[in-house]
Amino acid sequence: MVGSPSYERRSSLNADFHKPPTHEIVYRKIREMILFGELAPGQAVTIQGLVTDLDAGMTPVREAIRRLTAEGALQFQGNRRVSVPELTLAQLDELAFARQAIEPQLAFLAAQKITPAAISRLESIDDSLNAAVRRGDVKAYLEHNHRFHTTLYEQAEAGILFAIAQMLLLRGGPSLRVVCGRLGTNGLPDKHLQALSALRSGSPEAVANAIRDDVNQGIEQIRMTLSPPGV
Amino acid sequence: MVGSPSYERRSSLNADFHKPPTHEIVYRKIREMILFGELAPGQAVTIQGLVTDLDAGMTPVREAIRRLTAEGALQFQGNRRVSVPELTLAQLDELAFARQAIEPQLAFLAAQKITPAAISRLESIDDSLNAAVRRGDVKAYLEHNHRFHTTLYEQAEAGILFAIAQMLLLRGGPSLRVVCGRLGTNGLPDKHLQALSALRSGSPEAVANAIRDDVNQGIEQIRMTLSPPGV
DNA sequence: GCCGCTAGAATATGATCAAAATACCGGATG
DNA sequence: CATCCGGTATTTTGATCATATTCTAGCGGC
Repeated sequence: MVGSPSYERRSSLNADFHKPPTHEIVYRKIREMILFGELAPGQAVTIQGLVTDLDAGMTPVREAIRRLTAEGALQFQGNRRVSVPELTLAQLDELAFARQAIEPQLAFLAAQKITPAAISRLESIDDSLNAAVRRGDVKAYLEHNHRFHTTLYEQAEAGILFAIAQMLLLRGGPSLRVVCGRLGTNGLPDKHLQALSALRSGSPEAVANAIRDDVNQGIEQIRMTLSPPGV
Repeated sequence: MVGSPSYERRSSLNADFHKPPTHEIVYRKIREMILFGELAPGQAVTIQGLVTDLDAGMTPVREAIRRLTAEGALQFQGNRRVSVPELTLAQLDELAFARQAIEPQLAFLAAQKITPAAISRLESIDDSLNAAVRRGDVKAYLEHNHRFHTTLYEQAEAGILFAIAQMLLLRGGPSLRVVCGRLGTNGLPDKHLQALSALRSGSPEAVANAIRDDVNQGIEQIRMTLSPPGV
């Protein structure tokens, strides 16, 4: 699984819960940088840069980078260099296909198992998301959007599909950020409300359809900025 | 991408082509151990053990393990330990769904782009595969079966989907080996001949269907050994 | 314009420290 | 008296770091 579950919080009563190892922390930090932040598509990433930025040792950074390259969040640039991949149109088509194949199914499974508590957590995330859109806060929008999807998919308790979805979100992340950087947070319609009401009414098919549409919209947003804008 | 393409062979005329770094070599070795060989589901894997077995340094082994855990080929066993995952029935269902979603599409795309040279390569792989089955050579069977699928999928030139497929094959590998260890190579029908003839006649849909059936058969083989045999 | 040199970055090693698992031992108990 | 339990010591393993080595890219000289 991508966000490896081993180091999740344990019984908080039990004082012996241990902090995750450095390479895990570094991995999460870089991941967030890619998903929400600093790192743009095409940008070069140096190990030493990360070592000084995150001030961590060299070994944990290395391991985090290996993990992220395995997930496609980074790529080897031929000779010892690492960079954030830029999506081509062909790759966007692949992403679209894979996300359509996986994410609605995850949503379907999640809808079958979801608890009221999880639903209200999703509602609160969506509230924060809308607030971020109104503020024009791109980073917060990206974070809450990501959290909405992952929180929903977690409910499916389907580790393998979840790992694939994480990987796909990770691959699309940097480009999505570019979209928002160019268009702002206006005109970012989403289907989260449909998904939420379908969740409340207990219709897995409707949830899957809402997510399918949501994914489609996201892909189309990216496609528009990748394609030559006005011919 | 899983089998990162950066270090593939270059122009053999050019004498300055470089050998892959150690962590890449170690990665491939461990990967093959998982897919075809020594490592059984549930088995614990120690870093130091691999260091001595493969006699490599500690860092490359560590990096290879990070990569493999990111791909689901290994899993964290709670506290710092790593092991080969055992498939549950629920996970097998996930695998089945994902493979059905991805691999026929890859086969479809491959069929549209494939060259006669690649077709004959596939034929030769399938010959070797059948020979291995007749010999009862489990390891060779697994290798050729894996090579058949990856060689076909490579032709699609769809890196993201290919990476997902690699990950899925990797997750199923150890269990497939258990199947063969228990049942031998007899009764391992495959749909490769159908796929090959569909490739020759240029029908992507038929290729996709053949691969879909092939994947199904593989999954069912595993399901049979996972399920309690006689109720 | 081409070639060798230098600076800097990545790879890889081995040592060191910390944590976990296992083995071991002594006492209590049936 | 044998056995089982709890706790401790040992030993195995993982995590991290500092460092040596190798390679790449960029630059200046020819």
